[in-house]
Amino acid sequence: MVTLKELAKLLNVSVSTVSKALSDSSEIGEATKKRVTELANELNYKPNRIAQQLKSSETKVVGVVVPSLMNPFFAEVVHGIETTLGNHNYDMTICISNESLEKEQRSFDLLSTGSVDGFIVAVARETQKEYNIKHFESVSKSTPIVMFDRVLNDVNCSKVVVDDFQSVYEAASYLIEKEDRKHILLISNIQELSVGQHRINGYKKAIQESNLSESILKLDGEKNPDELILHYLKEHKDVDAIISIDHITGIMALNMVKKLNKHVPNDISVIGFGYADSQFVSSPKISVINQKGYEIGKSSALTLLEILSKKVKTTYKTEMVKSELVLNETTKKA
Amino acid sequence: MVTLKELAKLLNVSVSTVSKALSDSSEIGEATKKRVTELANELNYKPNRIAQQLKSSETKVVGVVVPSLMNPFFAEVVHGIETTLGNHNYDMTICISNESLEKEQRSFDLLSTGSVDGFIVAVARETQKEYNIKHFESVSKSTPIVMFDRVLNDVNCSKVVVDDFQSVYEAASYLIEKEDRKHILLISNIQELSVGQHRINGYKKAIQESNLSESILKLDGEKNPDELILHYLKEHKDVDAIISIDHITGIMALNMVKKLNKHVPNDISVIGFGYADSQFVSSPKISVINQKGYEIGKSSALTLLEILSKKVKTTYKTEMVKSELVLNETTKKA
DNA sequence: TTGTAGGCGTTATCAT
DNA sequence: ATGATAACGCCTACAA
Repeated sequence: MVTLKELAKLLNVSVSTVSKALSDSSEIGEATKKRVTELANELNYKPNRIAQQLKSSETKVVGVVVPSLMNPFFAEVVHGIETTLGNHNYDMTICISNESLEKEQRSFDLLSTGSVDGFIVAVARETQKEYNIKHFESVSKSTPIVMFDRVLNDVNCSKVVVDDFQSVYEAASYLIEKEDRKHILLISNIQELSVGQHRINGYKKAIQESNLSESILKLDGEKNPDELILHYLKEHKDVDAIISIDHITGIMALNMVKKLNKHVPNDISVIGFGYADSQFVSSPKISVINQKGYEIGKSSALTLLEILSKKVKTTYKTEMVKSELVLNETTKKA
Repeated sequence: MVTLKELAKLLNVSVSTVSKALSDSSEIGEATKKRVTELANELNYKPNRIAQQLKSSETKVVGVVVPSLMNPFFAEVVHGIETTLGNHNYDMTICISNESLEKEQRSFDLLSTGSVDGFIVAVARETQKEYNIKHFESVSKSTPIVMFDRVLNDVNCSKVVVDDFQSVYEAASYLIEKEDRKHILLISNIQELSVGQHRINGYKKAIQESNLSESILKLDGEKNPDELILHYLKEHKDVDAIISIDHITGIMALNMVKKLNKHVPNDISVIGFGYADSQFVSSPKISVINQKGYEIGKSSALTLLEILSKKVKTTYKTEMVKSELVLNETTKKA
C-alpha cells in the first residue's frame, strides 16, 4: 500500500502538500499538482479508507442484520438496500442472525464499535419471541437503527413495515366478492411472528365481515407440510379457495390441489405470498401478494441515509410499503 | 463513544495504564485493574475498531463480491461464508455485481483500499464474457483473492470449483444405465457461463459413450421458457428423461411434463440442479444435482482464512467440492 | 507499577 | 505556494 508519506519522500515535498495537491486544493501550484498526480497515478495511490474513517469518524458503511439470506424475501430486501446504498457511496456489512437472539446481539456488539454509521435490521424470531430489546436500546443511543418487516414496537427508531393486515384482508375480500368463494382456507407457516399474526388478522376480518367461517391450517414446525395440506383438503372437500401467507406453502398447496385433480382456479383459487419470480416455479402461474422486497430495502436505506445526513436527532417515523395483489393464473380473471 | 482518554481522565491515570489494565497486562496492579475495568463496564467502553484496524493494519473483514443474492445458490454460499467467517471473528462486506463488469470493478476498487483483508468472489457474467481480468490482477498483488464457482483460469489465486462436468456426466449416466433412458433432453439456461459449458460437456460425454443422440434446448434470454419447453416436448414425444442444468427450468420442465399428462417418473424422469429445499416447491419432489452451496462457501472462507493466517505468500490451490445426486420422486428408485 | 512518546495514514489548521 | 504540527483512538516499546 503506497501512502502519502512515500509519495512525499519521492517527490521531495511535504505530506501535506501531497494531500492538498491530490484534493485539488487551490493552495497548490499547478506544476506541483501535475507532478504529484502523475506519480500518484503511476504508483496507483489510493487513500487508505481506514485512516480516513478514523479521521472523519464516519465509515460510510451500514450494518445489515437479517435472519437469513436464503429466504428470498430477505434476499430481495438486501438487494434493494445494497443498490440504494451504493448509489450514495455507502458499503454494507451483512450479519446473519439465523433467527438467534444471541447471534444478533453479538453482531450489534461487534459493529456498534465504530465499524458502521448505522444499522438496518429485521429482528430474529427468537428476539421477537423473547422480546429482548436491550441491545437495540443501548446501540440506538449512539447509532441510528432502521427496522424493517420484523419490527419491535417498543424500540424507538424508524421503521419500514409491510401492510400485512391490509394485504391479506384485500386478498380474502377479493376472493369473497369477485369470485364468490365460500370456504377460504388460510395456510400459515409463520403464525408466531408478528407479521404472521397481522396477516391472519386481516384474513379473519374479511371472513367475519362476510359471515363466513374461518379455516386456518398452521404448519409451523411440522415435518410434512405438504401431506398435512393434502390431508386437510381431503377432509374438507368444500374448500374453494386457499390463501397462503408465506411463499413455499402457497406453491405446495397449489401442487396438492392439482394432485387431487381439482382444477385451479375453477374448483379452487390459490393466492400465495410471493416475490418477483414466484410464478416461474409454478404451473399454472400462481397469483400472489407481492411484498415488494426491493422497495422495502430501498426505503429502509433511504430512511437511514436521511438520518445520517442530518447532524441533529431526527424524529422517528414508521413507513408502510404497500403490497400488491398480483392476479395470475390461479385466480379467475376479474 | 467513550475512549481510553476519557477513562484515563476520569480515573486520573494515563491512557496507557488504562489500555494495559483492560488487556489484563501483568504490569498493572490489581487495585488499578479493578478500578479501570469497573469504570469501563459502567460506561460500556468498547475499543474503537477503526482505530485498532489502523494500528494493526488488519481489518478482520472479508469482501464478498457476488453476482446476485436472489439466486439461491449464491445465497447459500454466502450463508456458508458468513458462518465460517463468524467462527473466526471475521466480518463480511458484501457487494453485488449484478453481473456487471463495471460494478464489480468499482467494488474491488473501493474495498481494496484497506477496507478488507481479502476477497471472495464469483465473477460476473459480463466479466467472464469479456474476459477482463485487470482488476483482479492488480488487487491480488496486495490482497488475497479466492474465487468460487465462476472462476477465471488466468487469474493467479486460490479457487473453489464445483464438479460441473462430472456431476452432469454422472446424472446422465445414471439415467442411461439404471433407467435405460434413450432420449435425454438437456435444458440449459446458462450456456454462456463457463459452468454451463462444463455441465453441457458432461452431458455430451455420457450421451456419446452410449451412442445416443444429443438434444439440447437453450433458453438463455428467451421470454417464455415454459412455453418453449412445452413446445419442444410436444414436437419430440419420445423424450423420456430431462436434465436441467439450473434450478428454475428444472421445476418448469417438471410442470410442463405434468401438463402433458405424462407420468413422472414412469414416462419421463426429471433431474434438476438444486439446493437444500428445491423439493418443497415441486410435486412430485424433484431429483436434483445438489451443489452444496454451504460447503462451497465454507471451503472458500477457510481457504482465505488460511492464506490470511500466514504471513508468507502461499501457493495457490484449486479445490473441488463434489455435488451430490439426490434421487427423489422424479426418478425411479434405484 | 505507572507514565511518556511515537506512530498507524489522513486531513485540517496554522505558520512560513 | 509550501511546510510543520496536531489530532482521530489505539497500542506498545521504552523510560521513570
